[in-house]
Formats: sequence, structure tokens, C-alpha cells
Amino acid sequence: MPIRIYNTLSKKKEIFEPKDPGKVSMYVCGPTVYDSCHIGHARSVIVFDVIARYFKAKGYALTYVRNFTDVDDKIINRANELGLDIKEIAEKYIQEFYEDMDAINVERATIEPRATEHIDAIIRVIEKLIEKKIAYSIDGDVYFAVEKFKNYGKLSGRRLEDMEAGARVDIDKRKHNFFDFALWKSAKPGEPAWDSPWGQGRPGWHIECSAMSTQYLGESFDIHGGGKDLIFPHHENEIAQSEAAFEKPFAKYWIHNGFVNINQEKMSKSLGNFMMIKDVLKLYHPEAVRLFLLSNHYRSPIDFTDKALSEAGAGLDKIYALLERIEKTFGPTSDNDFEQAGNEKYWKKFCAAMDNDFNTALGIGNLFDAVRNANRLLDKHEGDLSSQTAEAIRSERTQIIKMGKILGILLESPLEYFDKKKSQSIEKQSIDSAEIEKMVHEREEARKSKQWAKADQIRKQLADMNILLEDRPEGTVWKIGD
RNA sequence: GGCGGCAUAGCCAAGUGGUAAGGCAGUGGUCUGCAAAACCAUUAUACACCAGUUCGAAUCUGGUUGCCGCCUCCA
Repeated sequence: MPIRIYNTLSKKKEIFEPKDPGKVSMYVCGPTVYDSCHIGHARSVIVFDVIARYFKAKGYALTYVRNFTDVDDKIINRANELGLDIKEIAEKYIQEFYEDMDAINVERATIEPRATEHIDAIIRVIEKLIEKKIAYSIDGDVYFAVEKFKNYGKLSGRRLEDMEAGARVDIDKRKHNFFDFALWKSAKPGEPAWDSPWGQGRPGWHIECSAMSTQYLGESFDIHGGGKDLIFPHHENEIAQSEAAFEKPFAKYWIHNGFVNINQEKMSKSLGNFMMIKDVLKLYHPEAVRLFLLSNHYRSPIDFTDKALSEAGAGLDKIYALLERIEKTFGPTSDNDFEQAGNEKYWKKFCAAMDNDFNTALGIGNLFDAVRNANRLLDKHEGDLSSQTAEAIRSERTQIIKMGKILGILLESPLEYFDKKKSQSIEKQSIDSAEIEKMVHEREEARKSKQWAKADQIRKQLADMNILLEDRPEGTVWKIGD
């Protein structure tokens, strides 16, 4: 089945046809490394991580480029604030980015280029634009002349005439048009700078993506992605630069993810409501964060609330609980039969959802269908599993894991998952597990001798300590409440 | 002002022409000494409102209302 993708350029879902059959080239705008990553970065990175995983699972040879913007005004400001070199700042936040991404199970892109390592390539593109008289230099700055590119505005649906009316006021008189943007910025004293035909300076923001995408993916490639806010001006400008320079269509499909709101408000500096990834991870399991972020369609806004995160955590518990149950029934399972699950019903439904513009929300629904069905089979046939039923349950487990792999969840063993969860809660709530074990044991003894009142009293005591019990056939298990 | 998006049960959310996935919460039941977990059943005469197209619309068209985003750095 073909993959269909909503293309911002056409504002329609289109059937995905890669430039080279069987291969996918994808460029996604990565972070400007001047601060820690927040939950909005996480969403964007995770959305494209899932898209990348899915392409690979479908058998495409994927080349995925995600850049680091490691020179720009914000980095320079931050470096000045802290009295550091911009290289040190960039390095610090790149390392932090990797720590965050590893923590939320984001796979590395194929190539992760940095702007400062591609200055030559950037200069070459600018020179080309100047040759074609689409760019002009003034006092060491170089600007792109938007009026020279006739399709300017085709991605964002803006027309220069419409935009100009309100914008004429504080126009930089040196620029030919208010919307002309910098390709090269001359260096002010103390700023990082590179030699160029226009003197010492540094690249403008947009040009690095044109230069690097061309270098690694070619002048035309399949997919370009990023947050919705990048549509204008960043991506609009990239198209203008690349198509003007190379006279070929730039990216064929444009994918943009929606924002994360915090309690219905946009994250903003004035509200001070940025949720940093590392802080979120102190409270929630990384896979719960992923499950939450993928539970809405990637183009819609999503509201970050404690309730929503807890619910995602409850859902994750439910899946792991099933996996644990299956392991208890069948013993530790291997992934040998992994490939064989390809034909199975839930995986197929999941793929159909993903094929339709990466509908992870629907896909997660399919995953829960499989969970419910496997539980149902276990309930119905407990203690009396025919080989056919066992086979069905094994297959469903395999399918669940396979879906999880695309979503980047269910990567732990159930034992690990629940143990980790337990020990974290123990730590957080300073619970004495030896004491609890003792009480649980005491209660089991009481139950054996049918001293129900005593057993219930101990259970009540534990409940007051936020300890919940499950009397399972194989013995009593205790958990910590939320 | 220009451009764009959204409005589905208590909450979150999928669904772009054929009669409402899934999750959380709730209620009843099975199981259990009682619970918990799990399962089963149940929970939107119906998809903001109005008009239209159609045999048929949450889904298409026009309008109304409300909310939101982008247009300055932004995932």
C-alpha cells in the first residue's frame, strides 16, 4: 500500500513517490543549540523519528539529515552572557541534545551536519545567487532579493503584495524589499567570523539548510520537515534560495508538525512555561512521553497536562502488564518469529494507519485493540491453552512489539519496566521495601489461615502508605499508587 | 490587516460521502474470601450553529459563532 503524506506545499494529501524508487531522502531542521531542549523540540524530533523508523520498516533505504544550527544571534548572545566562546556553547547544548534524545529513544539521523562545518558550501550557494543577480551585497552583507524569485510565497500561501502593506515602516533602507533576507552577515567586533568574498562574516540562518541539504541529498530531494512555525519565513526562504540557485524543484514533500501547548497556552518566554525535556523525564517515563506525544495527529496541536501524561502512563502500564502476563504464561519469549508477524492483522491495520499520513493516533488505537484481544484470549483459555491459541497470543505479542518499535516504545522487558518504576517510586516516596515485603508476607500468612479481618487490615495499612496489592494466582504482588 | 488551522461523548482523541476507532474516567457483571488486575456489557438518535448539494454528510459547498497559530526568534 502506498504511503500518503499531507504536503504543506499543495495543502493536500499526496501519494508518496520517492525520486528514486526504494530510496527516501529526508531533511529535517534540527535545533539551534543555544539552550536546553523543550517538549516542543521533543515532539518534532519524535514525529520525524517515527516517520524515519516507518520508512525503514517498509524497506526503504532512508537517508535522513538533521542539522544543528551552531552559529546565530541567539548563540552569540548566550556566549556573551556567559563569557564563553560560541563553540563551547554549541558543544554543550549539542551534548545535551544527545542526552535528551537518547533518553526519549530517538534514533540518530543518518547525517547530522553543523552549519559551521559547511561554510564553504554555504559561500558557494551565495556566490551562485549573486552571479544570477538574485542576491546583492551591501557593506559586507548579502541579501536575497525576494522579488527576483517569482514563486516567493508558494509554500506559506503569502503574496508579497499582501504582506508589504503593513510592513513598510521600519524598513532597512539598504534592502531593496522589506522581505529580502540575509544570506551573509558581516561581522561586528567580537563576533565569530569566517572569510568570504564579501569580507569577514557569518552565514544567515536560512542558507545553511539549502547548502547542507544539497550537499547530502542533492539539489532535489524527497521530504523536508520541521515545526509549523518554520513554514514562514524559514522554509519559504530555503525554497527561494535553492530553487533560484539550482533551477530545480527543491523538496517534493513538506511535512510540518504542530505545537505543544502547556495547559492550553503556547509555550513562551513571557509566560515562563517552557517544559524542558529533562524536567519532564523526572516525572514521567520516557515511553509515556512518547506515547502521549504520538497520541494526537502530528499536524494538530497537543496540550501538555499532568492528566494527559498520567493517562499515557496508565496506557503504557496496561501494555506492559499484558506483556508481563504473556511472559509469565509462556516463559521468556524471543523475537525469533519477528518477521513472521508481517502478515498479521493488527500489524496490517497499524500500517494502514501509518500509510495514511502517519496517523499514529489511529495506530495506537490498533495497538490497544491487539492488547485487549490478547488479554481476552488469555482470560478465556487460562490453564487450558490449545496450541492454536498459544500461537495466536504469541503472534499478537510479536505484532505489539513490532508496532512499539515504530513508535519507539516497549523497548524494555516488562520486568525491567515495572522494577524500574517501582524503585523510582520507592526512592521518590522514601518507601521501605523490606518493611512492605514483611507486611505483605504477614498478610499472606493470615490469608492462608483465612484470617480475613487481619489480612484486610494489613491491606488497609498498606493502602494508607499508597501501596496497592494484587493477589494473583502465583502470589501477591505489590505496587505503588500514583 | 494578510495567510492558515481547529470545533466529535465527562475528559483526551481517530475518522474527508454510506450511517460514530481507541485511551482515561463512570456504571453493571464475570473472577476474587473481599479487593486489585484482566475480561464482558454499557456510556454521543449523533459530530459548534444555520442553509445548501446528494438516494445518503461528522465528512462536500456557502454563511454564522467560538478558539488557536503564523506574519519578529521559535519545534
